[in-house]
Amino acid sequence: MSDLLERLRGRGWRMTAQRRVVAEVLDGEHVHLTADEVHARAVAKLPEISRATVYNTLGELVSLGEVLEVSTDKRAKRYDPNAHRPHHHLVCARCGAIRDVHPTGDPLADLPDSERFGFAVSDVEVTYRGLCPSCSAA
Amino acid sequence: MSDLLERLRGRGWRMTAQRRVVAEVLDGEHVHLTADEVHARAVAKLPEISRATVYNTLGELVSLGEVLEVSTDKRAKRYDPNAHRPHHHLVCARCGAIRDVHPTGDPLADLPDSERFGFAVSDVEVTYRGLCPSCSAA
DNA sequence: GCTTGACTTAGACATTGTCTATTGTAGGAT
DNA sequence: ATCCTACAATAGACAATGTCTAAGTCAAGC
Repeated sequence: MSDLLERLRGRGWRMTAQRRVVAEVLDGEHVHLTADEVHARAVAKLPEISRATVYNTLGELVSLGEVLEVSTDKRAKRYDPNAHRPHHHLVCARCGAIRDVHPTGDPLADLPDSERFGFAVSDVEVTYRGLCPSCSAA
Repeated sequence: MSDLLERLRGRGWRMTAQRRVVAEVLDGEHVHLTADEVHARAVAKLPEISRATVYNTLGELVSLGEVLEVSTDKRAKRYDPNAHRPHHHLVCARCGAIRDVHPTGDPLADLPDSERFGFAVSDVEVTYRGLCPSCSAA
């Protein structure tokens, strides 16, 4: 994760204790924390960090493309630090558990056992993102 | 849409003015309203309908599989009445506009022009939904 | 070690969604 | 046709998540 800090410094980020802590919290595979969970873990390391700073920092990391925002059907957005490795998500419809998956080939085909983590998959949803004609004109 | 009302009656739904209004609002192609928008349009037709009823009715329609919940990265969930025709979504990253698309073949390939609605697509996201091992055991 | 503008803070505010106690009513029973 | 009753709707409090502002703080360049 220190390479992340390096990259951020290279982009002109002022390196503060708060930002370091948020970056540390967002480390690992299959990490998909809500903003509140990030805040709770950050507070454990740096008690005076505020909610606003966590939201700001997460938003900045997302704009820089270092972290992905994941919208499952749960209420809160989740933040996925694994932005540099393209992958998809496997979500439990009941408890909301999330795993990263890296299927090859047609994503609409069944997930291979090795990527299924024991889930019973019932549905696949594809979202294309981009700019609509009027927004790309502006 | 009246076939929807028939189906609901067949499932033992008590047919109230409020439910009829919500069903009417959710009609058409490329309809992806937030709960609040549904409420606003419902109020135009039936001024005394309450927010709670709209939320309840939407939730029931989703459980029955008549309406899909769509989580784009916008704040509020959106409701898509086109549940019986499998399709995916094209979302504008800036203004949040949503279109339904029906690509054939590999969804990771480029969308054909006929399905692109003039969007500049920059990203594809795939979400698999199902039950995790502990939830399917229970 | 100063200075300065970017960063952080606390907490009010806004938005979205849920719950409860009460009142109303659809539709079957009579 | 009218009455009953369980299901549905209502208002509004509450909860969860996210945004904004005004004032104080500090990293980094000089």
